[in-house]
Amino acid sequence: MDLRAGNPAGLRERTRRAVQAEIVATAMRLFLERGFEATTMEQIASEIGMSRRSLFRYFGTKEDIVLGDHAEHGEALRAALEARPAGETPWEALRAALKALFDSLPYSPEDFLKITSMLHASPSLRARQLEKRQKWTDLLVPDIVRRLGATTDPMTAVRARALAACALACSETATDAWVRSGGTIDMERAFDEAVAAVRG
Amino acid sequence: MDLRAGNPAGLRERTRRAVQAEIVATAMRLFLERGFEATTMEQIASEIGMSRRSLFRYFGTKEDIVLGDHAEHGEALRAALEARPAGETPWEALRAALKALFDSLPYSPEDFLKITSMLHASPSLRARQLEKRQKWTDLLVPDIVRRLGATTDPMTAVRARALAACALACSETATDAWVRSGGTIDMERAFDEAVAAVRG
DNA sequence: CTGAATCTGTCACACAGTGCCAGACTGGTA
DNA sequence: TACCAGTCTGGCACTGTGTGACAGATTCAG
Repeated sequence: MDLRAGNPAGLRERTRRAVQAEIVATAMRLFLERGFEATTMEQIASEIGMSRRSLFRYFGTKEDIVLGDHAEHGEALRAALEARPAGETPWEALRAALKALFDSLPYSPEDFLKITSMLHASPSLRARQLEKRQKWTDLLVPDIVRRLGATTDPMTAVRARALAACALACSETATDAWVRSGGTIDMERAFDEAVAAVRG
Repeated sequence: MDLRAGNPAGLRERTRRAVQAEIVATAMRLFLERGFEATTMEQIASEIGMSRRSLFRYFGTKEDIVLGDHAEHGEALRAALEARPAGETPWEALRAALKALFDSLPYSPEDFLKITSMLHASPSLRARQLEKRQKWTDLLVPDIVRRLGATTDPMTAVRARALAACALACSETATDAWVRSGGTIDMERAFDEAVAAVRG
């Protein structure tokens, strides 16, 4: 039943990952060349040498080719937050978790700048990204509730959710400023400025 | 050139508004009956007695039928913020502006609950809403910059943007909690709890 | 009445996304 | 080796959103 039995790390899974990686590489190249909207799934498929139908079996939507990692990043952020010592305040822990996430990203600053700019240029892409980021909030809430002390106060969930949402909003603001500046400003300092303004 | 000349308030414009209102009324009824995704533009058009093509001339996208007012609400929020006395802190002014916006909404609590629930149920609708709300942030930034004191510090824009984004995030959190509770909790108190948690 | 601008429906089209089906490939088993 | 079951793949047909082009009807100004 389990096809991975006897296979080193699962052959099927590995080939699937390889194909996925090739799709992302090819699609990203086309997106950056012609723009996200102007590139069709048909073009991506034929460029790789596979059918449109099979392409949709690897990525359910066109946006997922760009944002596919996003769900995993959310999980990584949650794990990073959970790994922070219990003594830290929510803001301290969230800051450290966000920093850990950014440091773990495999993109070079140039690529990150290009991708983020593309995200700003395409409305549908931006919309999907915001939607996925919304889900990050849900992932972070349980740990923040724990840090706030699990009281019976029904407002604890509201407080935790607000903290998660605002931390992500500050992160987004800092990233945004970084992109607008062409990658020249210090993103970490921008984040601290954002938090200071909100708490001020 | 100006067709409104000699016309009481512009006839063309008035009939257009009337048709728009009928479209919204009919579409909303169908959306609430069958769900947003399950209702097609074709069905809405034939229900009203117009062609699908003309329907698209009134609303560029299906989402706009639900979220069309959203852009106007953003402008109303900006105006409300600008109308607040200069002595108020950004948080005070933002809170008052948001309250003014909510009080001005024409929906009954029941309708508001239904619409908001629909927004939560449909991913594409939610994505578009988040995108439009993002634009609200841009509208609010100039006034907040003014309140922070227009220094030459380039980080002022970051601080202002963070404040706007977090205020909207707290509003969203409060609304969300209100919807989850089925409209029983006090939204205003939830907002204050959210802000208190963030400013910690 | 006449001309110009606007509104309307119809047709055609591009593209995302999905269900179905038949053939090819893969790995394990008799 | 031959067989069998699970999976992958491409092709086809279809739905639904959104857009461009065109022709006829309506409306308003002179």
